[in-house]
Amino acid sequence: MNDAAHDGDEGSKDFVREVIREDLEAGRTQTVVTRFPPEPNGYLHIGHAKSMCLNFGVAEEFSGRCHLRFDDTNPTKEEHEYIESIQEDVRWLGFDWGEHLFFASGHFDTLYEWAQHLIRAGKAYVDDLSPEEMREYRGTLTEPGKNSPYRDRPMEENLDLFTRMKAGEFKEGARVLRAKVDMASGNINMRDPVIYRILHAEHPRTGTEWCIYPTYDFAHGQSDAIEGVTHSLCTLEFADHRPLYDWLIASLPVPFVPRQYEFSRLNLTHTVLSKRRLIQLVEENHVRGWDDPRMPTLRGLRRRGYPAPAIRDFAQRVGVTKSDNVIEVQLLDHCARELLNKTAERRMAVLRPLKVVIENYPEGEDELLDAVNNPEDESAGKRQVPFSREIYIEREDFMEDPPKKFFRLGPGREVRLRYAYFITCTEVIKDDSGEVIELRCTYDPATRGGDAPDGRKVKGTLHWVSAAHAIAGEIRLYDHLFTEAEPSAGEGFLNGLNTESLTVLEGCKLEPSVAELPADAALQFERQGYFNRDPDSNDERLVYNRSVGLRDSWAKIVAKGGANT
RNA sequence: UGGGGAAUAGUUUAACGGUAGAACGACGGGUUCUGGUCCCGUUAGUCAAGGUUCGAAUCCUUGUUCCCCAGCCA
Repeated sequence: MNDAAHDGDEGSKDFVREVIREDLEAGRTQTVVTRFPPEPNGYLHIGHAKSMCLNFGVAEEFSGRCHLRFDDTNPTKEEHEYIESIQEDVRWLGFDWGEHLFFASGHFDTLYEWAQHLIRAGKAYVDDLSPEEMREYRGTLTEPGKNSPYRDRPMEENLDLFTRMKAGEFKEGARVLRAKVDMASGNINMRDPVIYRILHAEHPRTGTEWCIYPTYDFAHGQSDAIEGVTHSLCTLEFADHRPLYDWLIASLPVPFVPRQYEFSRLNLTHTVLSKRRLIQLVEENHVRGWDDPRMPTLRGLRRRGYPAPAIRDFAQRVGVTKSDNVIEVQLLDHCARELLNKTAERRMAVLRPLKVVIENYPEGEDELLDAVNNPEDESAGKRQVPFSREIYIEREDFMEDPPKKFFRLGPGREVRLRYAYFITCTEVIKDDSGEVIELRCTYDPATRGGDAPDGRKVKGTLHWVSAAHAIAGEIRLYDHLFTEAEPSAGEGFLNGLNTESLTVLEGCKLEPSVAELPADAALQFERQGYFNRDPDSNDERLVYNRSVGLRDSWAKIVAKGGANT
C-alpha cells in the first residue's frame, strides 16, 4: 500500500505530510500518532472516509499508529448502536486500529482532575448564568463580551460548587464550569468557553456514573495529550478552536503536547454530507434508510457496490488542502469503474426484455457456448452460456426505423449476439397498440461463436439471454439523489431531490450462471454496468443494484440529438 | 463593522524565485465480438492592480471574492 514510500520518489504530497516530515527530521517526534475521532451519533459517510484515509494513511506511511477514538462526551445524542456500526465501517474501509481503541469517556477521571487543576490555578470558575444570559454576556462577532458576575468567585467556592455539580445537587443547566480566558477576545471561542456542563442523562458507556460531562473543547485536545497523539488532524471549522486547544494544553499538567492541524472537508456534487441533512433524508423517508444505495454513507456505498479500495483511491486523488472544494461525483464513479473493470466478472442480463424467435433454429434444442469471464483478466477463465431458439434481447437494442448512427438491430439488419451467432431480423410483431412485442430472426449457423468465416462484419454486438434458461431478477438503477450539482443551502435543499433517483426493473432476465456466483461478487452485466447482489435477495428472487453504469457514448450521441447525422 | 481560513483550466490538484504539469470531465480520432476497456490527440488556468527582481503562481503593498465562528453540539 505504501510502495511509493519505499521507492524514494515520494514528494511533499500534501501539507500535512510535509509538516510531519519536518517534525520527524527536526526530531520533534520519533513516532507519528494520529487518531480518527468520530462521535457515535450517526453513521460514517464518504467525508469521514477522507479523514480516515488521511489519518490511517499517514500513520502507516510513517510507520506510526492511528487510534480509533470515540468522542463520546454528549450522552444526550450518542448511542451504543453507532459505536458498533462505526467500527464495522472503519474495518470495511480497510483500516485497523489494532489495540488502540479509545473513548473520550475512558478519560473522564483524568479530565475531572484536570478541571479541578484549572480551578486551583484560577483559570476556571463555576458560572450560574442561564444559557440566555450567557449569550447576552458573550457579545457579538463585532462587539466584545463582558465578564460574568460570577467570574471572580473565590477558588474554594468554585471547587465546592464543582464538586456539588458532580454530586448531582443541581438541575441540568443550572451551572457550568467555564475556562477563564478573555471575554474581549476577537475569537469567540476564547470568551470563557464552557468546559463542563450538567447532563442528567445515561451515557452509553459510563451509564449514570457521571452527571457532568466535558465539552468537546475540554475533551478532544486532552484525549490527544493522554494518548500521545502527535498530529491531531481535523477539519477547517476547528481552526478557530486551536488557540483554545493550545491554551488548555498549556494550562494543564499534560504528559504530552499534541498539535492540531486543519484541512478542508470533502464536499461532493449531487448529494449532501452534513449529518443533519442526512438524518432528515432518512427520517422523512426520502430514502429507504442509512444504507440506501443512494446515500453517501459508507453503508450506502457498500450496498451500492462501491468497493472499499475504490473509495480509498478516490480519497487519495482528491488530495488534502485547506481550500474549499466540491468534488464532482464523476471522479468517484471513475474510481469505481477503473477497479471494477479489472476485477468484475462479466455476465449477460437483459434489463428490459424483448423476445426474439430464431425461426431457423431447431425447435426444442439448445447448446452451450463459450464466454470469457473477464477480458481484462485471463485467469478469470471461461464459462458456458446456454443458447436456444427463443431468446431475449434489450428492448433498446432494436429500432424499427433506426437513425443513421444506430448500429444495433432493425428490420433486415444483421448483428452479432455476443459469443453466439449473427442474426438477421426478418419480421416485427406488434400488439394492437402498435408496440413491438416480438421479433422474428434467422441465424447463420456458420457464425457460431461470433465470427463469420467469410470475414463478414457487423456493426453491432448485443447481449442476450436464452428464454428457457433465464432466471428472473429485479434490477435497481440509481441516479443522483439531487438534480443540481450543489443542492441549495438551508431548508430548501429537499426541493432539489431527484424524483428519478431510483428505478426498479422487475422481470429482468439473467444468465443462469449468475445464480452460482458468491453473494458478494461484483460483476459486470455486459454493456450495462457494474452490479452487485442486494441483501433483499432471497431464494425466490434475485435483486441486483447497479453500482455504476459503463461509460455510454451512444447515450451522449442521443442526448445531443445527433443520432441521425 | 471583530476573529480565523482560502483563491491555479469546467472540477480537484502540483509548483517552494527559473519552461505552469497531472487527474477527472468535455471534445475529436484509432483499435475492438461490450457504442466498455485500451491508445492517440484537442480544449482550457495563476482573483485584480501596483511594486521588488535579469526572472514572480511563488516575495511585498493595496484591493476584490468566497468559506467558517456568537451551542451548556462535535
